[in-house]
Amino acid sequence: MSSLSETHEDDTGLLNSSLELESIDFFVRMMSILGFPRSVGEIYGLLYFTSNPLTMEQIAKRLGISIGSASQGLKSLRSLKAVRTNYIPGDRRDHYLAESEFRRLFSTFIKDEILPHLESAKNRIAVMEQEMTKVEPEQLEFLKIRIEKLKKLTNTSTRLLPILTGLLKI
Amino acid sequence: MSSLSETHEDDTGLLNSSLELESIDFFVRMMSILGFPRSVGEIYGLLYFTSNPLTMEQIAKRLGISIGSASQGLKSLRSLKAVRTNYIPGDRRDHYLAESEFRRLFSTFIKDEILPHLESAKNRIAVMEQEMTKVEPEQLEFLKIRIEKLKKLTNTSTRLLPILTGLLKI
DNA sequence: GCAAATTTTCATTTTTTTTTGAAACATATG
DNA sequence: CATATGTTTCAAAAAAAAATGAAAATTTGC
Repeated sequence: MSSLSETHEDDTGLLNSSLELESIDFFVRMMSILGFPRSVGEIYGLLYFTSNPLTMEQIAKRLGISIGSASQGLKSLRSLKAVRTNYIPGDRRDHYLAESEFRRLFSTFIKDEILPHLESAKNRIAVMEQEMTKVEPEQLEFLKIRIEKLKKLTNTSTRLLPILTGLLKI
Repeated sequence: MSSLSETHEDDTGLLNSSLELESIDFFVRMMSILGFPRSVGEIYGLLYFTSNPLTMEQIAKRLGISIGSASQGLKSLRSLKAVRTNYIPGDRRDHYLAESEFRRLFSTFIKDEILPHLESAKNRIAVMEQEMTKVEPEQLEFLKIRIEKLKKLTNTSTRLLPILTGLLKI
């Protein structure tokens, strides 16, 4: 309960610089476009402008979120490869740093979050093609064309998306 | 209350063909990736495999959703240019058709939903650059690099996204 | 192998988003 | 211009998503 456990400089909690606040705001919005909850954006936004690694407890305190949220948020960010942990000798806690190469981040996102959807979409289109045959012949031509468009959409997306990340030189 | 109001074939409501069900499922998922509510995906999924235009009431009945949801959903789809209305002589109701050119759909989405975010992101970065100067000089180099990356990210995205839709030949 | 420190998990609570339904609004028609 | 028809709006209800907090699990040092 005393200040014994504070090994380093400022664990003061809350109150961030305005640069940090801007950054958090920025990434909360960006992450929410990608479908991630607020807390994930907050954590990444905090780490993005922090040069020395932070522990989970420090992150939670600074942002005023629960340790449970921090744990879950960091889990998402780890699986996105948007953060990595640094080993610090003589400290068993994990120390987190932002991964600042957006290319890698997006590439993981596309591989893990988008392409699997596209694959299952293709399966669903295959089912549609079978269902289609059970329909009045006069409708058939119309349905064929629409299904063809779905196929083109999923195929083009599958080819295009991975290329996209390659064009990001950051 | 009688069958008088039914002017056309089947207004039976609910119960769709399995092709329709597959289509609805497909677009509910796809639209939810783009951040649209379930009802929007349902409506588009229903219209996508329907060759003759449907009224709002028919759509709501078939999907088992309220007229309010249908109205709001169609409003979103209209502003996305994902549906259009057909004039049918002697009928004052709007009759809706799916717009099946995905290129146009995505182009509107990027223009209306993504690019504005990128613009306000650029403003926020400008604010960061000003805040940056108020920081200890030893941190400065680190911060400069990070801000530079944000700039590249937003600039590249602004250039790349519109090109992307051009590559969709559907 | 025990105890302390750290992290994860998950049932519950809180917050946010979506849907509903009814009233307000708009518009065409006799 | 009054009424019937069709559509939108929006407060309230319902559903879905996210955050909390405490218990469980894991890890490490002694």
